[in-house]
Amino acid sequence: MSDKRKRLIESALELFVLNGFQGTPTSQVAKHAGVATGTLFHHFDSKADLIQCVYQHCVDLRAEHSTISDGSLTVKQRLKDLFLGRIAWGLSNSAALTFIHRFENSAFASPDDELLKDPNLVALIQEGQSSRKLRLIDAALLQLSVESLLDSATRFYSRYPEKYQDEMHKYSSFNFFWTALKY
Amino acid sequence: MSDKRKRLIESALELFVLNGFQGTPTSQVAKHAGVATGTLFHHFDSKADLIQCVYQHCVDLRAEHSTISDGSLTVKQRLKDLFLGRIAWGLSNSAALTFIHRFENSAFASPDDELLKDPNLVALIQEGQSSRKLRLIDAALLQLSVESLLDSATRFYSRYPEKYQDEMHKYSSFNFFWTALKY
Amino acid sequence: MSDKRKRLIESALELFVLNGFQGTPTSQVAKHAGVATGTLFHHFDSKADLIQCVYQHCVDLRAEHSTISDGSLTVKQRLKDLFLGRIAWGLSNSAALTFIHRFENSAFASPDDELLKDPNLVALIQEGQSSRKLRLIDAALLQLSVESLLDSATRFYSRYPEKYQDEMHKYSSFNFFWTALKY
Amino acid sequence: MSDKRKRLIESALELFVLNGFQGTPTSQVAKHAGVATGTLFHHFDSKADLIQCVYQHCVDLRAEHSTISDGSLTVKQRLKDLFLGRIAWGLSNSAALTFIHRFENSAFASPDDELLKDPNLVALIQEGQSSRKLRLIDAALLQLSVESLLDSATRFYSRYPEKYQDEMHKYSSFNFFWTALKY
DNA sequence: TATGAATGAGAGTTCATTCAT
DNA sequence: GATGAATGAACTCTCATTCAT
Repeated sequence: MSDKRKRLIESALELFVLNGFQGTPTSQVAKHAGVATGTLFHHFDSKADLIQCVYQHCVDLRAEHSTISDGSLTVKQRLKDLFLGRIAWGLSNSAALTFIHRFENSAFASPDDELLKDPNLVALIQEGQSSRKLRLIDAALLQLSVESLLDSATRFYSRYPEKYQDEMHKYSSFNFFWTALKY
Repeated sequence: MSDKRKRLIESALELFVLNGFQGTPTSQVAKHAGVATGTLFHHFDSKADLIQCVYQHCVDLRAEHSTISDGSLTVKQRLKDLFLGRIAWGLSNSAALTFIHRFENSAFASPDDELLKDPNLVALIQEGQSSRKLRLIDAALLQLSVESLLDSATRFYSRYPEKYQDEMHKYSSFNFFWTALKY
Repeated sequence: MSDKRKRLIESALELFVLNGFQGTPTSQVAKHAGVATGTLFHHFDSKADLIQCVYQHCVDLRAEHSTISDGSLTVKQRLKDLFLGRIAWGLSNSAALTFIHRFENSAFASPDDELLKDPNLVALIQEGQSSRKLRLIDAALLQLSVESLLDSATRFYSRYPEKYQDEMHKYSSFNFFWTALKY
Repeated sequence: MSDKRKRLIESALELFVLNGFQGTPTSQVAKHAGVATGTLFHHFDSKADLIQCVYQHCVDLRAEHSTISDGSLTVKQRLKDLFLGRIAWGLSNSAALTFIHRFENSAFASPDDELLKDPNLVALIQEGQSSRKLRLIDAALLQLSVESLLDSATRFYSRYPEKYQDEMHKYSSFNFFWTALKY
């Protein structure tokens, strides 16, 4: 990926989170990235395309940094790695996380964007249900619930970062998470 | 509240959900409500004010229709009423629900808007924890988690409305919800 | 027709003839007409619509000022009135005439614009052929030819305005025109 | 002439006729010709220069294919060859013909472009008038009229190509043309 | 000669907001 | 209170042209 394209995406992410989609003119994104206005449209079809690409970038980033640990571990251990990984990523990538939420709830998100859900997580849940380690409720509902509980925890620690230092607190949070899901 | 103001809010809700904030000019809202463009600005200071008022309207509506049943019932029963009430309201007010999500994740939402969280729910959780009916994890995390689990269930039944007819399915969903929270 | 709309059309006509369609920004038209840029788009959907309306305006103007004299005159006399009327109008409305030519040969002209041909002239030719005063060649070809001969004469006198003073010259020109058409 | 230059001119002709001057970016011309955007500007100084060159190309083409037959034939016969030749060329080169009209009526045409009128035709008319085969009206007016009648006939047969098959029809059309001009 | 990413001035158009009626 | 024509700053996007390779 060209250097200019990368800088444009990073500038867009920062500014969109700061001022919203409408509050951020493409000219400002270009200037912040140190390129000409025309260059932005050389790399992206439109502002909407830029927004979509920033979203893709954030989702890829998140997936990359919360890869589920190797399959030899127990389901519980893998969920714990995921739980802590997601929170850690959210804390050090709050802009990307905010962007994901903003985009997914905006008019820019099309139904197809469902596809961007983390496939590793989907597989883990399936495995957990098959092996009776996770509750046998409707799989789609379970997936939605897992995602939203991960989100809640991440939001929580984002808002109270001091509690993130407390290992007991995190242990207790994960315990709540696990108890909710386990068979 | 004047009739025109009401129609403006309802038109705004519908159009904002359909086309987003930026995708909906005030002129379109006015036309859809059957009033002149200038009239909108007699009732609202600005477009941002209109958006804020629509949000308030939606939150009020939701609170109104998910009043928690009287305090003599058990915590579990009241949570069940809330769980089913929220889902029912979400299914028949999907526009308002989408608007709430869209607004809360947009750049329009200020931190103060936390206050608009349902106070009845906050009180119920507090009571549940005090009387050891609900898990004793961090109260703020529990609130976030309850809200997000309610959202997950609502989103789920919005997407698969046919399952909403299945009483067993709903029972199982609530059971999952309750098991996650109970002491 | 509103005053601002009229001024916009007149400014557009003048500037489009002077600098062409691409050479004339809508902002310049608005400024020349003494209105805001937005006002132009309040009266016209787009630049293309403005161009179309200017064309309509010019065609109407030409038809208005070359109304064929009353039907009691001979076909020859009516054609003479038309011939001289068209030339006179062309000489004192050269901008409008240039605009008509420019538009009709541009990519803006759609096939439907054929309809804007002068209906009085069409009727006169038909009558002339029916009464065997005009040549009995293919009516469509005759119409095209009459139009183009009128154009030629107008272009000629526009380029050599001094000859327009010479009554003999005009007589001779009409004689050529008539001889070409008569039965 | 280099192969790329030739392809650029042909692409430009096709696209300018289809979408107009403003509707055709140079990048599109380059792509259609299968060359890089920069290459266009090695062969032409500017877009205006390209347009001018396409015009020159079309006028040359037309002159080439409507060479007036050898001087031993009568004026009438030579005019007939010209008349039929022009129509035939126009029918099989409608893009070039449309381009000529479009250019000559556009803001790109400078007065000097008069010079591009067919010199053979000018000479033929002069000879015809000298030898009293053609009407003795103002030579400039006669030239304009001949050109415009040739255009009318060409436009006519372009619009009704089926009539072009009818030899009687063509004979009658030429007869009309000749009667208009003859002494 | 050829390339095509980069440029940036400038275009058409939008739209929140005002205000005379 | 209601109207809707008018405003003009600001926006997204275009495209002729350049230049390092």
